[in-house]
Amino acid sequence: MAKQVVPEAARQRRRPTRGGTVLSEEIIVRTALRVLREHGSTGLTARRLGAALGADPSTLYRYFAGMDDLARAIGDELMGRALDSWTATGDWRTDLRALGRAIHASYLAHPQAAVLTASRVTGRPREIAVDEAILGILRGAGLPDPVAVRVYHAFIDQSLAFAALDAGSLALADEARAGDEEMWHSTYARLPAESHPNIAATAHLLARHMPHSAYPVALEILLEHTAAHLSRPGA
Amino acid sequence: MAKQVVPEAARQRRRPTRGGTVLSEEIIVRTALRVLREHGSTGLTARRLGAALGADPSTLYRYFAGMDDLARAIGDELMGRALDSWTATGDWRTDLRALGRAIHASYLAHPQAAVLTASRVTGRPREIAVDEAILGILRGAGLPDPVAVRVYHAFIDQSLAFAALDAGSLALADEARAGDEEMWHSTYARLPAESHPNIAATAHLLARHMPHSAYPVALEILLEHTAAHLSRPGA
DNA sequence: ATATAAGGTCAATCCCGTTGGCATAAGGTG
DNA sequence: CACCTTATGCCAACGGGATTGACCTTATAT
Repeated sequence: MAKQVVPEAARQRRRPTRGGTVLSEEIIVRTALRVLREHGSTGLTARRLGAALGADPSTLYRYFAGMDDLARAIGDELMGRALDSWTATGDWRTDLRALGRAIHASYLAHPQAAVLTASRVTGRPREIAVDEAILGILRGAGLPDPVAVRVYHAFIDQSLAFAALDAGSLALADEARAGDEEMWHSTYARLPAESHPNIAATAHLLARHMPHSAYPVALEILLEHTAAHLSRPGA
Repeated sequence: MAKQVVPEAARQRRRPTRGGTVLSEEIIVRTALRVLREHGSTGLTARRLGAALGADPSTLYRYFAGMDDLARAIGDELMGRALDSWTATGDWRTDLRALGRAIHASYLAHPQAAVLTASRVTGRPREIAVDEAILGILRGAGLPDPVAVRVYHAFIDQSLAFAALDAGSLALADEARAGDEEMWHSTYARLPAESHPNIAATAHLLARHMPHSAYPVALEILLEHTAAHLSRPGA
């Protein structure tokens, strides 16, 4: 078995699996994303992924230290895709908004994968690249380092946290077909006005708003806050 | 086995388990919190919980439809504790700040449980009570319903999302003892300035800030935004 | 050509959630 | 107080999970 995983860069002898495919971290991660989409966020198992690759499950342990390590690689892939889909314009506000949306969108494009990975910091290369980009935007805009770090922290955590939450409800809707949208009509809309006057009074608005992500709103609020800091350099 | 779970209120014939304990939803949830704390977020298993209760694992299915249902009950318990620890003063800003912190703190008090539950909406009674309270604060402050709903949405999602994220790193630190704080020193502080100039320049600030939650900052930004809406009623 | 060992496979281990069948005692009824 | 019903506990078993140790095979370096 795998006493230690050989790093991707050092790999030399690639041998085809019984199924004929030649493995690589990239192929495994891509296949894992497909399996996740097809079988849901809890449906990624070593056996199933092995089958999808035409390989023995234990082969995965030649590439990743365990399913946990694989999950981190999947998260990094999503982060990388976000960064790839993003281009800088030089205007900090435009760039930060675009990057935030790219991250959020990249995770929501694979909700089942996002549920698995979005709430953990991976420390992998592409995540680090995103961190570098964010800090670059903020410092380039002229924010003093302490403020830049504070905003960076709120920005990245907010983006990841919302991605995880929103992916959760998306994945749930896909998997269980239940659709929480239903719940805002079924459960919340039926609460009696005596016990829950405020929910009752706003039930129609809730049903309209809750199925959508609050991330865009939170992002704009953060951008506004940042702009305020730039207009009064002393703060 | 359990064809259907008997609702807690309708329970009559309580029989002691082989271990002598008399079960109830409350006892099970409380024990589950203890097991989670002791064995980590993935350490809550039917067998282990059964052992902790002095009961057969299958007995749990007389109380909950499955481990998933149990997880939702645990989440609702945390939400209930948040609400219990909170008292309204009548000042919207004070009250909303306190409630947000109470929710965040309640989840972080049980990080392993929070990881399991914070990223899902349960639709259970105590969660609904919190929703009602938030809407009450905002509407009581004089916000028009559409704005109140928008702020409510951002507030509750932000609180839960950060709770999940922050609990993740807390639980990780507890479980693996790795301490991500370490990572901000070990991984990030060693990046060469040529490839990652912005991280390198702010490494000391990052190491100081990143181990703490960004939730308080994000909460204040949201409160500020809300206050702005109240001072110009037309917006 | 040959030797080395990377990287594949196989089989086994232990744990998981969940369920069907069964036993028993709690509580209602006379 | 005795009896009946059935809620609620226990047992045993099933299929599937991650992971690992031993083994085999073939790609590459010499």
